Order: sequence, then structure tokens, then C-alpha cells
Amino acid sequence: MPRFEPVVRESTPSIIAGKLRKAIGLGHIPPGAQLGEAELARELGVSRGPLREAMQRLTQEGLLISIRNRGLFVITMTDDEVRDMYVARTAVERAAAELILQKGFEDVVARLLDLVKAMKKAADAEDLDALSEADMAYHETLVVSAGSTRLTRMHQTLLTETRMCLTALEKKYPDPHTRVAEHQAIAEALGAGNAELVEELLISHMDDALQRLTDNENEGLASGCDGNRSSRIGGIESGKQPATA
Amino acid sequence: MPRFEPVVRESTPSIIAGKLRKAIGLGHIPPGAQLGEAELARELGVSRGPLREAMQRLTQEGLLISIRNRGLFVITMTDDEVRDMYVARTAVERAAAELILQKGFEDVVARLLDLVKAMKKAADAEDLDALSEADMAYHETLVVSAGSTRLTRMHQTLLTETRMCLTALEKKYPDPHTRVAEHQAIAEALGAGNAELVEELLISHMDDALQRLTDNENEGLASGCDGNRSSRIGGIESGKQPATA
DNA sequence: TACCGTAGAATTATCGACAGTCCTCGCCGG
DNA sequence: CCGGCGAGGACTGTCGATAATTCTACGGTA
Repeated sequence: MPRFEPVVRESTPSIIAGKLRKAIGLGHIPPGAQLGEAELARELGVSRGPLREAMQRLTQEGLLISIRNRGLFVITMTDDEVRDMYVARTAVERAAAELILQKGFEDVVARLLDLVKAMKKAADAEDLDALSEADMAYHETLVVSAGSTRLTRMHQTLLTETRMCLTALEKKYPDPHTRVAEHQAIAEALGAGNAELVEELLISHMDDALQRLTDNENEGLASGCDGNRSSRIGGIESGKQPATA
Repeated sequence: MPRFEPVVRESTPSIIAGKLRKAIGLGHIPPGAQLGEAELARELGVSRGPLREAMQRLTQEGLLISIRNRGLFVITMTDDEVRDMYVARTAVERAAAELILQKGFEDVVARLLDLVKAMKKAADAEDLDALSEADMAYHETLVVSAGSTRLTRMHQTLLTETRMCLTALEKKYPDPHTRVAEHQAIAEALGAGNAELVEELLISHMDDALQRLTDNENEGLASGCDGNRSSRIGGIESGKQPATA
């Protein structure tokens, strides 16, 4: 561990982008909401310039969509969007798992099992927030441990979108312990060095999550993840939903 | 195909980002070079505001790295960077291929084979630029045809980086026809619906390319892809190389 | 000769202000 | 009653100017 913080702080747009990412993931800025520049700038205590730069970052990530002369809006996760997100997540995490298997992986497995333990604890306490948090930390650890800059960066966006959906349609998981077991199985397969099993478990884990998120009461995510009946937590709202970026 | 162009033009930062991406891929702005705001703004005919927003997009993509109060620099592709890039590319393109196999794929295969034909033609004419162009169009078509927004967006960055390296150490391919054959084999395996074969060919294709890019004269890419002896095509240069984003 | 400190220049970071565009709402005519 | 029209307001897009920081070069000193 380094004894000193890096002398160069990260740039202001980067910091702001992080805050916005967090706010979007937590649902403080609901899906479909418009990001008013003046108001956000006031809230964050910065000028509109750096704020706009940060928002361009999130636009590039796909978390926001831009409509000229109208503004920037948080994406709304339709069923297709959720499907696409899980396609990308599967691609990234599978590649990460393979990378880990190629390199050393003892310590990674240990860290993952620690997080499984945390999940189990949260599941026993029926603390669904903590469970989701540990869940996401698990997947983040998996990808970060692979040591790939690009996979990590891609995954960061995908995790935000995941959290966004989990926040929106909170508590849709049927059995918390099933969730824990799936993660544990993946970690153990990793520890055994069984590449094929890891892939199989990972893919089915993603499929399960996708099923849970899209097959609820045959109206998809419209009720939970769409901004049309948004909760307006952030005090920002928008009338209609844009279509393209 | 749509009869009208979308009424809403894409935002200015998006346009500028595209131009910068192209310039970086083509090597007009060499690896390691600093992007001076004033000069670029003058060249592009815009103010520094929109330009900065565009550069933040590329920073988020990982094409630029930012150092506070110093400026933005084009990344230098070390051997590890190239390796990482191909890891990510493999992950994305493999997922795209699987998606295509799950959906219909006749027309996709046809388009890919067309591009293979173009490659063959370029190879016969020994036009290496056209060959590279068709090569990249092939991979772009593969991913775009999968219909995944996220995979496509991720891949866009990776293709820029690929072009960057190809531009830097131009003409490192031993036999152009081998290159064509590999692409043709992948397209044919796709057409046959043979998922396992597609994966195998795709992965080995990536490995081959990686070998060619990293194993040259045992000094890695330092001579071709590093900015230390940069060609300064863009007239922009920078002394030392930064380490982090 | 080598090192340290300092003044100058250049570049970035941030802010405030202006111009352009779109949406809203009320009014008028059919 | 309904549809078109226009003024007003709000927001984004863009630009120029100012403040802060860093790099460079030069001169002094041990």
C-alpha cells in the first residue's frame, strides 16, 4: 500500500462524474429525469463548465442521452436495455474470469469468498441493501482482480446501470440465499480452476438475474425502471422520453 | 432504411469527439502527444468550451489521459496496453458472435463475406491501407450486426486503439493472404452456425494479431507505438509520458 | 561545477455573460 | 369547440476573460 496519496488530484470533471454516477445508481436522479445544468451546478458548488464536461463523460458512457438544445436525460432501462446490459456484463465478467484463471487466483478467490460471507450475513439479517452492496462488490472485485484496465472501465458503467435497476425495482429477489449460493458456487469453481464450470455458472447466474428483472408481471420494467411514473427524488423531472443519443 | 435524416443533429462535442477519435486512430495526433486546447480549438473552428467537453469524452473512453493543470495526452500503447486491448476486443467480439448466432445471421454472413472479398482484392493489389480498412470494417460489422448498443460502444473505442497501433507500426503483417483467410474462416463458421468453431477461430485470430504486434524484435512496441520518438505528425508534442489517468 | 531559489511565460481551470433554440400558454379566427 | 399563431420564459450552446498552476530559464551561491 502506498504511503502517500498521489500528488495530483483527479480532475474536477472526474470527481463530478463520480458523484453523478453514484446519484444515478442510487436513484437520487431517477431514470428519465433531466439534468438541469443551473440547478446541479448550484448543488455541487461548481460552475456550469466543469459540470457540463462531467456530463459529457456520462453521455459517452451511455448513462445519459443528449438531445440538442433540450438537455441531458438519464437513460430509461427498457426490457431490451436490461437485456443488452446483461449481455455486456456477461461478456466482461466472463473475460475477467478467464483472465483470473490464467494468472494466479488464490487471493482473488479468498476475497470473493469473503464477500460471499458478507452476503450470507446480510441475507440472514434480511438486509437487502447490504446484500445488493456485497453482490456488486463481488462482481466488481471479480473484474478488478483480472487487472484489465479496459474491462474494469467498461464494467464500471455496467455496474452503475445494474445498481440503477436494482434500486428502481427494489427487492425483487425471490430467495436471498439462492443469490448467495450462486456467488459462492462461482467462487469455488474459480478456486478449483475449472474454467468451463465457471463460465457455465456465470452465464446462468446472469440469465437468472435477467429473468428476475424482465419477467415480472409481464409488463417488463415499465413500472419500476421507467421514468414515466418517476419518483422525482432529485427534484428533477422531465416530461417525455427521448429516443436516441 | 429511413427516408429522412433525424431532425436533431448530434451535439457539437460529439462531432468534435469523432474528429479527434479519427485523428488519433490515423496517427495525425501521435501517441503521447499533448492536446493543446488553444491550438486545437483554432484548428477546429470552435471555442475551447465544446472542445474540452469532447476531450472529456475521449478521456472517459481511455483514449486520452488527464493530468491536472498539465493537460490531456494521447495514450501510449505499451505491450501491456496492447495485450489488454486485445483481451477486451476478444471479449466483445466473442459476445457479438454469440449474439449473432442466437438471432438470424444469414445477412450478416453475407456482409462479412463481402468484406472478405474486399480484403482479398486489397491483398492482391498489395494495398495495405485498404486491407486494414476492410479488416476493421469487418470487425465493426460483426459487432454492429449483433445489435447491442453497449458492445458497439465499447468496440468503437477498441477499434480506434487498434487503428492507432496499426498506423504506428504500419505493415507488420507477414502475409496479407493469411489475414484474409482468417477472416473468411470466421465468417464461414458463422454461416455454418458452428459456435464452438467461431470462438476458437476468433480467439486464435486475436492471439495471432497480438503476437504480431508485441513480438516484433523483442523491444515490444516501444519503437513503433510509443511517443518517445514520436513522429510529431500533428505538430504537437510532449516531453515526458504521464502514468495515470 | 552543481545546486537552489526566483522571476517570467505559457497553459490550464474556472467563471460569468450573451446568443440561440425550444417549450408553454394564452389569444384569435374559423 | 378546435386548430393555428405569437409573445414570453426557461434552458442550453457558445464564447471571451480572469485566476491559478506549472514549466522553463536564468542568476546567485556554496
